[in-house]
Amino acid sequence: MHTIEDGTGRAAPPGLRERKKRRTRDTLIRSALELFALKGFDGTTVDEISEAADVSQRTFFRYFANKEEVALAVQDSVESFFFARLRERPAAEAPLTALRNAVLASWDSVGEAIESVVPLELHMRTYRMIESTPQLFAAHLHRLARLEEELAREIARREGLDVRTDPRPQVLVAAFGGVMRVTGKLWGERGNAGLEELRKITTRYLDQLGPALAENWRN
Amino acid sequence: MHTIEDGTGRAAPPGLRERKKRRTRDTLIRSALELFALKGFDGTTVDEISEAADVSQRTFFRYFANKEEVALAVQDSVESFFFARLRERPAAEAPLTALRNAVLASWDSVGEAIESVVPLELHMRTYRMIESTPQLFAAHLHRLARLEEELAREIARREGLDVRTDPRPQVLVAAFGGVMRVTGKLWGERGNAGLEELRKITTRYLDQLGPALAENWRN
DNA sequence: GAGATTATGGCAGCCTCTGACAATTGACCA
DNA sequence: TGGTCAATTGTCAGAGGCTGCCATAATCTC
Repeated sequence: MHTIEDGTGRAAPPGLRERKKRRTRDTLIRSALELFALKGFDGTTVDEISEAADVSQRTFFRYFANKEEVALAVQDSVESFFFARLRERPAAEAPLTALRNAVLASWDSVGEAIESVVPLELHMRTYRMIESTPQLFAAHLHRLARLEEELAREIARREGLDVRTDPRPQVLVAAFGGVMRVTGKLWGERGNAGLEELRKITTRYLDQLGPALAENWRN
Repeated sequence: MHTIEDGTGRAAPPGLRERKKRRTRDTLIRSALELFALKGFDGTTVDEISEAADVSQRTFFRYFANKEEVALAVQDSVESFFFARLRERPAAEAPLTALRNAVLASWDSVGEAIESVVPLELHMRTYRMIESTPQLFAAHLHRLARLEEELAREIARREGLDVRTDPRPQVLVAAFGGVMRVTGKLWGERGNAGLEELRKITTRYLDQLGPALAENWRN
């Protein structure tokens, strides 16, 4: 959201103050993720992160509302990135198709966007940590829920519907989001699979959405 | 899970010690929910809850791992209750039908089960608080995610499938769970709607699952 | 009733997070 | 260039969540 260019492409002239802030923020993220990878989320204190980034603890909390937030910062950017891809889908595409294409499209280029903040490998380790740390996983789900609200609004906008009266956008997004969570979880369990692997799992599981809702599975 | 009889109907002979523990636990829950309703979740300290229940703070943390847990205790029971209803569905029912009937069935009788611990009205207030308190909502979503894993296993068992090879149980449950979250949210926003209202929203939204996945919405 | 278990209370202490105030630093203009 | 204003940071104090440890008190078992 803050540190990853989402592809909108508009460049603003950043003053020294802005650049410094961004640098501090990125340093905090990097320091945190490295420490987390080394000693785990609970095993790392905010004091340690602050010290590694060479700022006071108080400053840490001015950049991140809580310890979870720094752990989810990159993931958060990834989700904004995906959302930006959705907006780019042509209006002619059906809702579910647009969602599907947006995920696949985002994985084509999100890798480099991540690298601009932390090494991809470190982010993947972090992702696995999120899935396996209850407190982080809970916060992650919460963010996804908020993302889904945005998605529903965007789908409704595309189709010219009112989210308050037509349930379909929310229902579609809920189903879609559910599948994405399952695939994310599977991917995380896969240990060290790459983005191609993730792509495979996703298409496979999305393809099962129709069949899964069918009345009779025993055919 | 602990305080609500889930309908399995097995009666064990509880000694004085067990009864006392259960009473303490229930008192803690009631005290907590009342204070939460009065002063909000963040505005209530564990010390206050403990004092209201007439135990030490240390004892509180022996009953609940953290402050969130006591807020979600009743909701947790409700979910176990639903799960028990799912197990009772006849094997002939198709997966989605079984899930749907299980929710509806659980709402027929969960009211009394709740009343055995706290007034229904208080629980509904608590539910709304959960939806509107970020920290609680996150924890709630986490619990739902774990419930969905159980549901997927149960569906797979019913259909004689292996969750590891067939994606359908997980996909179905993910979609179903997503819709349930949306309905729960809507119900919470509805202010003071009763269980009948919840039932209506649920059937309405579940019915939209098929249409929402359709390729073209403009028919 | 004596001894073994188990629940509770009290306390010290770590960690997360916040408010308040002072000091520093960058932005901007005469 | 220097001076003013606004934003950023550090320091400090303190509340609140949560845990380990040990002593005490309450049940359970025989």
